[in-house]
Amino acid sequence: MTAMAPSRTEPDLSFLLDHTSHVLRTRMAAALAEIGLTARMHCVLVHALEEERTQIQLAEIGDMDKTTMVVTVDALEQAGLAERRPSSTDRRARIIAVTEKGAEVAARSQRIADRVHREALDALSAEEGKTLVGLLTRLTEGHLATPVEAPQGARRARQRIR
Amino acid sequence: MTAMAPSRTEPDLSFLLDHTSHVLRTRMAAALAEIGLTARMHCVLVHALEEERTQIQLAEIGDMDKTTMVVTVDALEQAGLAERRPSSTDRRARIIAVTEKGAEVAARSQRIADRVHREALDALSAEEGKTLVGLLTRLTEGHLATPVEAPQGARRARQRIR
DNA sequence: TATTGTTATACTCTATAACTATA
DNA sequence: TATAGTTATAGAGTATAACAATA
Repeated sequence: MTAMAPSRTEPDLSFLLDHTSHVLRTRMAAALAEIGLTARMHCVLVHALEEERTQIQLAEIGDMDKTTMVVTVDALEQAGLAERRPSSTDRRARIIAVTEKGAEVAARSQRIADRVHREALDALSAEEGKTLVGLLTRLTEGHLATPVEAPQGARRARQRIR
Repeated sequence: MTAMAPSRTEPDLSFLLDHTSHVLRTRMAAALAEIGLTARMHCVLVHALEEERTQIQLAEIGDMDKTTMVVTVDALEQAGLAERRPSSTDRRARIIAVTEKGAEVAARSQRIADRVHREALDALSAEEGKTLVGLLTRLTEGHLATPVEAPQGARRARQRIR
């Protein structure tokens, strides 16, 4: 399932946001997959290029769990797009260094992402697109700033073994 | 993880839609949980009230799989909010009949949903809210109308047993 | 003691397959 | 043959726990 369908009476905000975000996500995934990237790999690549960052820092930027970060960096390393390098200041931490090939791929993936976003907005004029982005940005500064704790589906701590 | 965080340079459409839809979803879930409903139960209840509908019809409206529908109706029945009744025209099908209690709960849950949507838009003026809904609606009629097939994550058909 | 990164794994969600009964 | 509903379960995604190395 993707999202709640609109009531016959009113297309509601829940449906609109769920639907548009889900479809955009699938389109982004499909477009990036053509060059062998996931959205997470793209995200990490781009932010690792900006400056020297550790896995934890990149995980925070991408809002990923650190364990999810591990598999993402594994994938980037296996594809030859990035490398783990010891931090010179903290021997626990690993700097994610983007390779030359990784930098090229990041440039391509950024163009792909920009294109997907342009296409998503193709039903709107340039001005309307800016209006939409502006209004959504203000939503993220209001009641929709932070998620509320999950009510029932919250995963309970695992039974402690020994 | 919830969604890709914004690049420092530009808050992009992917982040904005993912973030707002995710936060709204958690808020809706939390609000409906206070009266013991999930978003799916609310959706089924409301549409079953409108007219006589079978599980399959309600599943289509809510964009759920029919197996997901089964557990949703189970929950509604156990809560005494709806009942399965044989269709008079198709003995395979079940009409989902909302009980008196179910109708009361549906009225409350609809007020809750409306309130959550109002609160979500509280950072905007009434006019801006309408503009946002209008622009999102037009997005769903453009390139963001239908999801594209999942590229790699597509679930493969299960190994056939015997 | 707290934190980075790692492995292993358990939990949730949801779709797939197979089935029964009808059409 | 195809469809409505059901059960059981596989697969994907992701968070939790525990751990080693280091702060």
